[in-house]
Amino acid sequence: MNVYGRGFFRLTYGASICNEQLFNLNVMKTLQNFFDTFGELSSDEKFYLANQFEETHVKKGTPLFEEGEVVDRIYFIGEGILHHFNYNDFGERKTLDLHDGPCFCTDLHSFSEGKRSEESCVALSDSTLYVLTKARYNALINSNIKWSNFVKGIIERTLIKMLDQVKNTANKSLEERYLELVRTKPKIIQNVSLRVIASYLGTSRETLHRIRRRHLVA
Amino acid sequence: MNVYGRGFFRLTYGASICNEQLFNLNVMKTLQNFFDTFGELSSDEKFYLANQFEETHVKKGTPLFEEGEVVDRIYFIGEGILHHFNYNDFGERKTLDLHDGPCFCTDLHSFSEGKRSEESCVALSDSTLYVLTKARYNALINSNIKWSNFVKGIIERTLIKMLDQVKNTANKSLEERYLELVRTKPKIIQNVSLRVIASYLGTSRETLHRIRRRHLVA
DNA sequence: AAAAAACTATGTCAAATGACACACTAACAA
DNA sequence: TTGTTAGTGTGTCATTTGACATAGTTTTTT
Repeated sequence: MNVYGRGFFRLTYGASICNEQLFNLNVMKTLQNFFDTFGELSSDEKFYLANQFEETHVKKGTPLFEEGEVVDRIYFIGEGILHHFNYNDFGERKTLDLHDGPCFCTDLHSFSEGKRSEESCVALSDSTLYVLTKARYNALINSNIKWSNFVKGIIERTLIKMLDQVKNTANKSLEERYLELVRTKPKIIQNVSLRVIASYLGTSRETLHRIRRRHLVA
Repeated sequence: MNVYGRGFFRLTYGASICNEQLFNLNVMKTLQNFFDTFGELSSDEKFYLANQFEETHVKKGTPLFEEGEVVDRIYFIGEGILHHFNYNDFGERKTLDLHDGPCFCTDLHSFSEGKRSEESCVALSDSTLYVLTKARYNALINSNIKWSNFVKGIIERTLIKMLDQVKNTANKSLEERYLELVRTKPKIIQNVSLRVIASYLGTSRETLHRIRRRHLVA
């Protein structure tokens, strides 16, 4: 049994795809809107790109990938929250990220270099995901310089976001970061347990509880 | 004084024409060796790519870029240590990274989106740098799918390194991370002041001093 | 060489934190 | 419904940390 306890089942591919037409429309809505934030693609191009992904719906508790596995796919989270974590040398579960859609999610190290992952990822809410396989990804970036640069742009933006997060951690106190989370990611506060949020912020559940209490009184 | 500060000089093509051969050989040594770690380029390609960069030598204390400036270049550090930092809301200087060549260094947010930088970067030792301008960078990634994917690979690897660093911080104690630094980056330990290393590790100079003392006795 | 500036070592002390402990609550499976 | 498991709220206590203060050292500037 996995760490999330009973009632958790593995994602089966294809189970959710019943209507090709509807599928394309759904993919259009979330994925294509996201592509728009890069402001470079025509309608046809966005449509083509979105159709490289396969839509799937998963229930809370479903693992997307697990330690030991080679992650050969990229997830785009349309809607939902994913818990990305690993275990340290003392067997403690440490949160690496809380993905709050719309955004991408994978173990890049495993995906890019074909290594076995040391990380796991589990849905913390019912989620709508779009899966891009490595085969399709490779075909895409090698087909055309436009796609190559588009993907480069996505990776670049992810890196910028990451650098920004590191800067934020360096510059702000735990309490400031918690309050910022409350302000900017209410979905995470509402759907994720205190101990996971604590581990995401790099502290203990007791300390986060103290911060929370301080702000309930005030 | 120019934006690079005192003691900084640019090696112009005019200046390098007097010894084109030697210049190319130098660029070859460090940059091309680095490209090899990606294992995808022919000799001619590596030579071509290396020559997109301009070599320059800076003295300890030279600023490479500063807060308020638009960073329109990427540095490749052949040899040397760079201090990448910013100031938080309390005016405290916080270290974002200590770059230990060979590696790339820029403010990606500023470079990529043309925004004014909130960060600064200063050489902590005499350094050999190779500068790639944004104009040349853009020309490169738009010229050929091979270059586009090559650059994508560099950004991707930088992101993987970053993710790894975040994972490391989440999973290890301050003391473990300090000892790892001693083991893996002796140049940083030897050349960087205690307070900057402390800020790089996210702690105070007093606490780092205590760790250091514990390990002198033992 | 002298003066100034930056840095390190170290002690004290108050505040923050994590480790435990335990009661209580919520979610869930049988 | 009932037992089990995960999770929260909260107190105590020992440890760690950061803030200050200060003396000594190193580096840089003049």
